[in-house]
Amino acid sequence: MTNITARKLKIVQPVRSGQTTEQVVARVYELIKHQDLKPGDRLPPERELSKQLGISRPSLRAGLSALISMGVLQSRQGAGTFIVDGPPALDSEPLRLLAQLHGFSFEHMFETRAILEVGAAGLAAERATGEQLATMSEQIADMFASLKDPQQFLVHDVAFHRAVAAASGNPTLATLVEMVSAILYERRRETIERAHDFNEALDLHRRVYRAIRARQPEEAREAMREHIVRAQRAFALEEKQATDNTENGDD
Amino acid sequence: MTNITARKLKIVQPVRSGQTTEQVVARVYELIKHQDLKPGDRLPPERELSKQLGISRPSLRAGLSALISMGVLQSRQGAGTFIVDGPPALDSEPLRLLAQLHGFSFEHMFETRAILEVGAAGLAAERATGEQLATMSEQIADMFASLKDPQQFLVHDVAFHRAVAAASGNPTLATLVEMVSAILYERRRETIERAHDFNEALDLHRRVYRAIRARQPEEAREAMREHIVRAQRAFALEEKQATDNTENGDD
DNA sequence: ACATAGGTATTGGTAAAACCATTTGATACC
DNA sequence: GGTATCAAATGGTTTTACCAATACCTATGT
Repeated sequence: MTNITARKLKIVQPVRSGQTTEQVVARVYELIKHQDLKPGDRLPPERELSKQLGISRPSLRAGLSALISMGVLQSRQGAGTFIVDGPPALDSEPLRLLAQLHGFSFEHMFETRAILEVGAAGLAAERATGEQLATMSEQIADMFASLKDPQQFLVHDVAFHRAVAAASGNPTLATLVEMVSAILYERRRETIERAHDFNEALDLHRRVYRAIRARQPEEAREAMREHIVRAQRAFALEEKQATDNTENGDD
Repeated sequence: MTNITARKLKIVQPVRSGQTTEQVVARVYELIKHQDLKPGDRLPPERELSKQLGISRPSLRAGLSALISMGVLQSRQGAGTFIVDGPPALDSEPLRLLAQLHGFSFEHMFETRAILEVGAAGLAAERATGEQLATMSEQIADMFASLKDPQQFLVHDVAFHRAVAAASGNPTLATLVEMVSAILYERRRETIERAHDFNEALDLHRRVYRAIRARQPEEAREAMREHIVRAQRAFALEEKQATDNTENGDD
């Protein structure tokens, strides 16, 4: 029966690769789990830690390297290795690579971003604190002041969306929003110079903000949905212009 | 008074400006970007690749280790290192660690999962192919057959949700769904034995399926929302029982 | 007494060589 | 022709050594 090939049995359980790497990750995980380590704390020196785990230093470093690439650890030569401090964040590099590898389209990413941020906006309308509302408002004010400076406008645009995500009160959601947005943001920086008018985007930002402040989840969701749909269109237009006149990017 | 003169005479080959790990990741990224590497392809042997990049093998391996932990590469001793084949997937380990580190609650994860899967259900109702519908239906049938076997029921439960995510036609979204669900799934496996009745869950699954098949996005979204809310309640209940009688897990 | 400069120990970063374990494939034997 | 065995290829791990940056301590001068 050769038609077995139709169903690929990709069950890969005996992946011995990373046996020690796994061990390192598991060990650090245990340390964190038992509250022996908190954000900002320093890990034992590599030479000592490798002894504790009974593995060589290069092997230990392979594991630490993986954790660093996950964004969980951070090393400073001469100082030590630390648990990353600051707001929780996932590195977007893995998603970027995966997208590149499988040819994810930007349309799909925008769609995903819309789902995440629409949800975040709805939750923010229910939970946003006064301080979070103030942060959003400030970013909108800064957008007003940056109408003539695309790059600067984009900075405050991203900051506003970050504030909304944070105001959702859901760190898991906020983390995913950040991860997806980071990829689109980097791309957008290259094309935003071709945008002509930010007034529409600004208006929609204000509409989102007003809805959140008024504690109207549905309106906040609808405004955010509208905003991202239009942002996607603007992005697609800029991309098209970039294709049309590859060299003529100054006007 | 330049006290640095004595020490620095031996510098012949200044290290590339950045970290070597970054360099490796960037290099592989370039290979993928230029389509020199596709899923399933094999990378050059480590000894050769380290020469090409002008770095030592341990340093190269640190970078590869990072890529493996990202889920982009996979190594098989004696065979080689390959670009991961199969459906796109992000390792959920980073999110798990981040959640543990910052104390993300399961409530928040369920909330995030709800946002993602409700969105996916809506899209699936618009785009699901016949084959994808068939897969969902099969999983529901298997759930019927597994009403007396919690672990088996859970397997088909997860498979159903995976099918819905795939039917959204959005690989980015499907990847995030997988990542979040994987964490909740592992936890659920430990507690599901305490569940008493799967009929309600099964009914809601069928309702989701019927809505998708009938091409009714709003109904699909509502059904999925309802389902996940109830699943969260069931999960919370099982967790509570686990706390009440810690040892009495056999009945 | 205090502040600052410099040196030293600590610690992460990189490298090289050697050996082990597994896989693959070729070859020899049945 | 099939099967078993061995060898080469390749990832996995360890040991050792040295480089580089940081932190801390000490000495010196004001």
